[in-house]
Amino acid sequence: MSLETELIRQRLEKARQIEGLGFRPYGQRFDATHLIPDIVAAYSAKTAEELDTPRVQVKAAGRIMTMRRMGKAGFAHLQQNGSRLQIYVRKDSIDEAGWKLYELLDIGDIIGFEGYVFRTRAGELSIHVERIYFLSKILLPMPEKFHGLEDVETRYRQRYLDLTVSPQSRAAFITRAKVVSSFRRQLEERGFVEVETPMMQPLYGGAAARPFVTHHNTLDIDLFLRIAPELYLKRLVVGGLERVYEINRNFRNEGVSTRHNPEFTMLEFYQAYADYQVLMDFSCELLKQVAIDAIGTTIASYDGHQIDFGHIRRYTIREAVVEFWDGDGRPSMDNVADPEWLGRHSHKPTAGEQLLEIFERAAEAKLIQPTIIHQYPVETSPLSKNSLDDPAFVDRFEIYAAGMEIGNAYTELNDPQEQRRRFEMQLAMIEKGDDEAHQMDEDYVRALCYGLPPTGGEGIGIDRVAMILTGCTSIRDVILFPLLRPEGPIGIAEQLRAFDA
RNA sequence: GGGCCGGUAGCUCAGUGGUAGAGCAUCUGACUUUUAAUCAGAGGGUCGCGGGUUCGAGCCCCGCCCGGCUCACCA
Repeated sequence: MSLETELIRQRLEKARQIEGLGFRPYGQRFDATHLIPDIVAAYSAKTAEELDTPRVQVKAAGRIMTMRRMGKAGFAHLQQNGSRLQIYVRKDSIDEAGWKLYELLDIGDIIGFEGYVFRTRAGELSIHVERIYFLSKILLPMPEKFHGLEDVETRYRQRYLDLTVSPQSRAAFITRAKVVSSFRRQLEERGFVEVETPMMQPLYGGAAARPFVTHHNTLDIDLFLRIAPELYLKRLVVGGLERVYEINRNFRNEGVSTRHNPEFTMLEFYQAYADYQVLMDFSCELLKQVAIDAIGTTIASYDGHQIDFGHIRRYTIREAVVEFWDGDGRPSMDNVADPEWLGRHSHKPTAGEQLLEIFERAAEAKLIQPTIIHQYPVETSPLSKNSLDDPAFVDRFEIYAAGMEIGNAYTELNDPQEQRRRFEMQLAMIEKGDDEAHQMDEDYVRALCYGLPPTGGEGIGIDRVAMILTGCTSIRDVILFPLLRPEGPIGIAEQLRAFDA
């Protein structure tokens, strides 16, 4: 018999014995008077004398993380909501069934307890237990108490274990949740309405990416998982929802890396009567406050850098190429506006695509501190409004931090005739083999024909903001269940079946 | 998809061709303020999978699976 099977056998036997003592191995509702983190917060500063007069009674629950048995007494650390509290159980302080139950406990079991708060000889805040409740039996062994779970693959596949034993992992996901709620609260305060638009779309659009395809059986149609919600959100602005936002998943059928997961979370928001200049200022406020709400400061520690969201610098894309150029041949501002120079430094077909590629190569990785890059070429921005002073460019900006794009915003193109031309320009790119160029979306053009007010729109990559604020250099560390290949047979059902009387 | 690295007990890891190991965890015993508790003993392994070389393979060679990093693509 393998060790794992033997452990399951032992623990099922213990569960049977626990039942024999009058407890349920998978218990019932438990009405606690306290949460462990609240006990720790309330009494950590109290002296032993203060805790004795008068004694404080508590009833709480948690998972057993460590146990030290010493014959007729013992200690254990219980964990709840990421916080640990020691309990002290002695034979002459609880009834006989309770003591026998204590003797049957395993690390990982979930129990409830009642008792009084005290401080041990060594000074640790603890609970002197007077009654134990049994709430849930662990059958498989917990990871090692000291090193925890080091294997990244197991951490991703069995996130429940990672969350149980890795405080830093738990903290990252709590911080991520604060990021989301901060964005949501700030938008709500400014009158934005949260909406949900289709994730299964007959036509995909709003970004340049390859989609996932799925099929609806009874309608017998192929559908695409959305690569962006953009075109639906702007339809809503046409409909008079002047400030809308959506925080939800996008799906892009492309490479997986430390910065890319096939499904990722995007915030998109649209504000009627605004433009990209308004959004630049708004973005700075939003990100600054998100940092404060999530980590209590505007400065995030990331991969050896101190990234400060308190100030976001701004460059045009041409300025950025000049500013961040490394090594010989640094161009002048005239060079980066010169089609001949651009053509010599990139093999993309148009001057605009060349400029963007040169920017990505020369500058993107160097944009560690939060930076707004604005004035994008029209060819690479099929949904953005032309700049008044140069129709080859659009009123668009992207936000970079930690060398990654974290946001993208523009004044929305609201002229249906121009939008039609842009779609046709994209179709021509598809003809030339660009499989990420935009499709024609006639219903969207029709919506514009009813009048989209001048509007500013923006998308912010939630996962990437979460990465920076949590200091995680892999996107998988801020996604609870990142996409992995299936792991193959697990075999737990068969093991359990063997013990099912 | 390319390159590099990894997969040995439930967990964390040693093991450079000659009898598969340690710590934690588990089991038995001792121990009524311990805290990586301590002490004594015990059990636990298709060494990711499949081939090959060899008298002999965890170790060398080939293929495959899974993962990490990185490049490409992308947000």
